[in-house]
Amino acid sequence: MTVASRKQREKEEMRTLILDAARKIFLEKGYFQASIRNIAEQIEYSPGTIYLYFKEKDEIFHALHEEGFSRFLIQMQPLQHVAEPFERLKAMGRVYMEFAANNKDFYDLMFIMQAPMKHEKEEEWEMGHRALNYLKDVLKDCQAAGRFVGKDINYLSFTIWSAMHGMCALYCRERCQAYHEESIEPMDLMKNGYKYFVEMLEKL
Amino acid sequence: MTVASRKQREKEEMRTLILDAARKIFLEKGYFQASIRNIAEQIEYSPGTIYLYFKEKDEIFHALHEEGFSRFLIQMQPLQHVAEPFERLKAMGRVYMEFAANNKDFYDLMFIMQAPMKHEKEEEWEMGHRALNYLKDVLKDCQAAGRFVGKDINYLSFTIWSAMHGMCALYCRERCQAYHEESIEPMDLMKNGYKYFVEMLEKL
DNA sequence: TTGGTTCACTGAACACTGTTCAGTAAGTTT
DNA sequence: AAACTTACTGAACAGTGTTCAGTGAACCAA
Repeated sequence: MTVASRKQREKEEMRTLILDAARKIFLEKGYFQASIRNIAEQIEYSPGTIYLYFKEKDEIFHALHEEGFSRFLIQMQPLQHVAEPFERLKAMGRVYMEFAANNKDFYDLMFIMQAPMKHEKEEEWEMGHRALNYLKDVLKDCQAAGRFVGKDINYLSFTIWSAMHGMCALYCRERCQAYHEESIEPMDLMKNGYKYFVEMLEKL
Repeated sequence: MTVASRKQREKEEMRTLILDAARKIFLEKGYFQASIRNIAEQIEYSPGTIYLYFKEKDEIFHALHEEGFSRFLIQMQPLQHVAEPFERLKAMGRVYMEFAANNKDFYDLMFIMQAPMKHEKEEEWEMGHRALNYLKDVLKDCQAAGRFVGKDINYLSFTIWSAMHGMCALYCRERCQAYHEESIEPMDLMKNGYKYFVEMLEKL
């Protein structure tokens, strides 16, 4: 147990301490309302300290971005055991929407907010790519089973992702209010919107 | 030409002067990067002056929000002359996506950004409702022509709006980059994503 | 044990933000 | 000419992200 290794461990502990606080504050107030000073106060350190562990606010954002995708992929994992490809695709859609509904702020962070894109570093998209490939693979399996024949996987995956994202984004950013006059609950919109989309997919 | 009426006119001129500057700065830098001081500087007035015409930054945002919807509806207007309802629906989809592609920042303002929702005043949603009703009406016409029979207009409109919004939102917030590795251009994704969606609609 | 070095941390400072408000100066009315 | 009204200013307040000289404790070699 060298000193160096302890230092290393302490450094990592501090990083996660900051990240835990940041997650709390970010998901409580949203990216722009949350301040470095809020996070520092939460862990009872000075604002400057945070900059010893993260280059800038964006980098904290990015770490949470990654965490979101990791959580997302974990929820998708069990679906690999659904044998029938189209059933798997439908299950993925359900899980996608449930993830957005239950982790509104993570979803926002991952798929809507602009902040993390500034980096424009390809490596940081790894998790996102993995998620997208997950979808493409299922679509390929569907094609192997005789569905979506002759369709381009890239374009088809975009169509499907978009349909899912559209519902989740309207939900997360409160645009479901547009149906408030008809007293339709956002969750009803999501459920039935998805139902109709699946019907469409079935017929494609 | 009373003094009062001139004053009134000057007041309105000043409001539009501010709005013109605000539109420029907002669409250049985005809502959060744009500052009142930027806008004030642009029109060569002091920051305080802006608060004589708008209660807060959000109110300026809201005015632009309205303008966006007004532009949007103007582009939709000519489509009322497309006789066949389903053709009209398809044309609307095209115009919707073109609007998003050509007015990225207005689209962002109208359908993605969170800021304006804080108001939560129903009246301010009027334009949005009008746009949504426009869609619902076309869907009703489609039903009258034998399409989408037995489908709930509210849910169906949500499914369709979501699919359109999904593509536009992913486009506006640079998530089309996810297809960068396959060197697929965002606009190709939009075009072909829409094509597939229309195919699905045709079969529903 | 002493002295020197490294290291985590602090908090004041900088340049920015939205918003307010006492003060000014010009325009209008009496 | 005096009084009133109005539009505008810009300093001030409390907040923001970020930097950096300075502090003090932990470490390590002599």
